[in-house]
Amino acid sequence: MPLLPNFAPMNGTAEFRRSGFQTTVVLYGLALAALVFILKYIEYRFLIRDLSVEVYIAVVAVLSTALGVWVGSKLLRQKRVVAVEPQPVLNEEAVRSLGISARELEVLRTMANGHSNQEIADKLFISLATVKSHLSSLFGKLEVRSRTQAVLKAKAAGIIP
Amino acid sequence: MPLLPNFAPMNGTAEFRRSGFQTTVVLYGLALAALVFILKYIEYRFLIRDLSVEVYIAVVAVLSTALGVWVGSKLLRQKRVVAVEPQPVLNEEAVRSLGISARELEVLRTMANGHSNQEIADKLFISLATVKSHLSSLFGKLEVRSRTQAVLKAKAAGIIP
DNA sequence: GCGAGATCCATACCAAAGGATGAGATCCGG
DNA sequence: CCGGATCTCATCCTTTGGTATGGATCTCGC
Repeated sequence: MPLLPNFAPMNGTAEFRRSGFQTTVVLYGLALAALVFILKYIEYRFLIRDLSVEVYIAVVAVLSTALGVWVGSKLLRQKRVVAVEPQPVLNEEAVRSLGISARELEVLRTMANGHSNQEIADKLFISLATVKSHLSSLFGKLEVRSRTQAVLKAKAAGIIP
Repeated sequence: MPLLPNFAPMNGTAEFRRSGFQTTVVLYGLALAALVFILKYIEYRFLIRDLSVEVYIAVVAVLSTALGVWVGSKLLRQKRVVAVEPQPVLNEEAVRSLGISARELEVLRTMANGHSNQEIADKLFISLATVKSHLSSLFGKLEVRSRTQAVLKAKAAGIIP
């Protein structure tokens, strides 16, 4: 009875990315609260009666910008982690000309990072049999007989980084 | 899973990073000017007489944060380029530091060209058992558990072309 | 000379990879 | 709606890879 609903077919990292995103949002909220506190402190202590509103605005702008930089770096680091395994396609000409499908390409990329078939299966949420199936057709299309040769040829063709 | 500590060498990427940084700074200045313009526009048009200063502050904070996110992503993308582009001109020093012998290195190179153990044995005029023996100690020294990982790590360390 | 390391080889065992075949499910363009 | 492509999975089988253990030479430096 093969009726598994095929979760996360395109990448197994969705959960990780989401949790990282949520963490960042929480931290952003805390930082925002701290920022408000600092502003209020400044407001009632020093500036607001003596200096113009423009100065106050400037402080807000600078602090908010810094906060934004931090948030931006946080968010982008997520993408970087995700992008290590599955994403970039350098030479999709070769991929098309060889008739390599999207899923086969994912298996190829994961394998090229030194993972065993079982690890590939776990990462892509498929069975070991499916990994072997993809690799078999992949070896045929690449005209190789082992994973090491496949990685060499795929790199030479620009299919993988 | 981060298989290797890919140290980016300090070669031709420094210029690129600096020019990218300068571009970002210029764009940041332009964006800041635009931001000021927008704020002034809002100020003299709608809000400032009717709504409280807090609303104005909030607008500034939101816009500045968005700007900061953009700047942060810009700056961090530079780092990403540098990190993704390793050009190892290195090193035969690694061979010594890892204690890899001459014969092991020959087996490693042959294996890295996609040959099976039997093929390595034939090419080097030794028996299959010897190849396995060399590879076993090689895997130990490289701290890997498969030939694919070994090739990856050896290439990253620069001991393989 | 002697020990250490390197090279070579063997045997046995288990795990992993690869090949072959078949088949159900889904999707999509004609 | 059908057929082809894709993705999925299973099972059986053979080959290869990797580990462990042990032993035989050989060289080289102390």
